[in-house]
Amino acid sequence: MESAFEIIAEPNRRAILGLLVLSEQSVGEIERRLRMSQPAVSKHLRVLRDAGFVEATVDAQRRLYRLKPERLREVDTWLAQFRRFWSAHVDALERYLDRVDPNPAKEASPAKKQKSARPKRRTNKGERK
Amino acid sequence: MESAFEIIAEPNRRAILGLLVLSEQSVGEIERRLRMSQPAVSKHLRVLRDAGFVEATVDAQRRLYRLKPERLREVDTWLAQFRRFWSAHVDALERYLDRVDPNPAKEASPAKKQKSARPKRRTNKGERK
DNA sequence: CACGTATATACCATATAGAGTATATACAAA
DNA sequence: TTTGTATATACTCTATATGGTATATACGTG
Repeated sequence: MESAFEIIAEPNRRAILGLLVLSEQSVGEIERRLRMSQPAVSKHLRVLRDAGFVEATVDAQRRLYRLKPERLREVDTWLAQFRRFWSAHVDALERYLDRVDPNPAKEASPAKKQKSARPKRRTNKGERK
Repeated sequence: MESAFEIIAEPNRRAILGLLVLSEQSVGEIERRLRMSQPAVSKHLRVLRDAGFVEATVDAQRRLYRLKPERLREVDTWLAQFRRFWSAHVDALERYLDRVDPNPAKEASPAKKQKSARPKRRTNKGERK
């Protein structure tokens, strides 16, 4: 309930977020498009709202829900530490990683704002304890 | 149990993955570093292994677990559709997004020197709400 | 062989999430 | 006001995940 990860663990909630990425939606629209019961939609939206993934505005009897990306960024941030594992090819993605995990012993890049220092990137081969 | 999202919803499992990102670890090492009971570690590793997040090799009585990144990429892929929401700053990240989800929404950036021949995307078509 | 270490697993108890059904609340239209 | 629409919530039931304890299995060492 707390962590962003638990929130998005539920498939219906991911589906709702996937809908809201397109545009804001009313409860009824979500209900129809995802073929879920109305209470189910409301309950998931409640969870998402409490967790800060979405926000709602009132339009007569409707509530229009829209995305709030902050919590999803948390997931993205956690994921960053693993990206090195699939970024063998050097390109824009790698430079993105450099922002999160700085070790630019590279050549010319305009030297963006660096933050904390983390261990050098490396490939872990066999090492004995 | 199935989806990558449910697997990483568990905090201890995320901690284990966070350990394994550094280097491979034995069960005992994980147990000590994360201060978890041995059965708990074994059970989480079982889940992670069945789900394809880790793999193990045998070293006498030890089992050395190491990361397998594929399933985490799934999460990363799902997340891609939301990145536009927090990629207000235009840089390498944006170009990464262009590859995954082509419809950037911001205006000009100094257009750093391009490297590999990539199906260059126009980044000048603001249509996001 | 007996013993200690390393890991896996079976069993049990508990907590909690999600679905369904029914109902409450709010607004609009007639 | 009555009626219909849109959404939220209370209540109940059920399934499942997780942790603990105890034990099984496998290997190495003396």
